[in-house]
Amino acid sequence: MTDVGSILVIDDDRIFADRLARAFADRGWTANAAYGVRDGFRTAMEVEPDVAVIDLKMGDGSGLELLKQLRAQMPEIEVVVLTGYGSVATAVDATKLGAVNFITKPAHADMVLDALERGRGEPLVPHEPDYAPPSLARAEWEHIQRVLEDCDGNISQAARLLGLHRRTLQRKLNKYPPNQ
Amino acid sequence: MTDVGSILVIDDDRIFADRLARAFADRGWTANAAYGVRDGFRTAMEVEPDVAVIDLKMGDGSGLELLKQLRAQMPEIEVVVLTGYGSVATAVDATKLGAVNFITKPAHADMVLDALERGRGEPLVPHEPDYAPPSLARAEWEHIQRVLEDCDGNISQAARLLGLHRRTLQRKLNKYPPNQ
DNA sequence: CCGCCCGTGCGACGATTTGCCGCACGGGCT
DNA sequence: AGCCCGTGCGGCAAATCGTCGCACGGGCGG
Repeated sequence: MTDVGSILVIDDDRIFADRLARAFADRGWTANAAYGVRDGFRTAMEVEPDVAVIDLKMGDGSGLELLKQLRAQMPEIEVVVLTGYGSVATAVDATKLGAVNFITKPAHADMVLDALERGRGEPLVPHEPDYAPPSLARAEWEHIQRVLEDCDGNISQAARLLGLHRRTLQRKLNKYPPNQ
Repeated sequence: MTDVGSILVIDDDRIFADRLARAFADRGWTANAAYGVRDGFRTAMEVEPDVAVIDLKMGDGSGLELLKQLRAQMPEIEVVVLTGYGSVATAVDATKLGAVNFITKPAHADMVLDALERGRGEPLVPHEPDYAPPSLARAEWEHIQRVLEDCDGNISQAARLLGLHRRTLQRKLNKYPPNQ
């Protein structure tokens, strides 16, 4: 397999970061993973990757701050920002700080690479290749999973954040699991 | 009232554009309104405003395209992009094209000015990352708006893509319009 | 001009889901 | 022990959803 570049995945979720890095390796990239802001910055300085994938919310600091510092030190680095939920305000901030693109978890390697490609081109009309729009139920399920994960599985807290009754969340969780 | 600058509102919804422009005028701005891409470009060339507020979806063209052309002709102009639904991808595009900020309708003058202020500052940690998990209803609404947009406002088609009954979509659209 | 198809808006009716109450259990505190 | 929280689940009224149906309007080919 031909080498297509060097990529660094920075996320304090080690399992996720390692999995993503391995997926990039499988696609021919020289892939590394780092677990947190400090580790990410250090590793980036060390391996000088062409591309960095940075999670926004990390325990030891802000991914945006890391993005800023990284691009200050290595202006040619291309950064794709990952986040749990797509916040427009944060997306704007990340873009202003030089991110190539901004996508939401759960993100797999192909989605990141696609975002990288799209982020390189002119941001104009090519709105997007138009995938299948997810059904409402599907979108709801994914959003619930995202928030739930953010609450470390705490159903009561997730229900409060989602603005629905705990009982309702329980029922949704017991009903949906199967298909889309 | 002291003059605080010149602002141009560009939206093909004349009522909305006029109302917004008048609100700016009430706040001391020299305000103009233009109704569409062509009219917007022409008027901008004419009055050379300090700030432009551009709606994204206009009948006679793309607000993004207008943004690009405007900033090519007048690099110092500050542009705030307005859109009906908050799409992260579009927000990224607008920012790359030089928009100062990006906000969703319904937007009143104060929100636009606030966005302008915030957009001018360094986009850093100040207002921390996105620890504002959107409520389920909010996420549902945004997803619906996105798909509806993809369908050019075709409710029947959107309902099919969303996997719900047309009647249900109609009811949701008639109920939610408010916010949160 | 007339069907025909499609999209839209809305009323009505059961079927389903949701909101909100309750209760019981368990774990981690003080 | 008490207290606070989170969890799972039953029940019941209220809201919502799915599914009909009907009317209206706009293209479009015959």
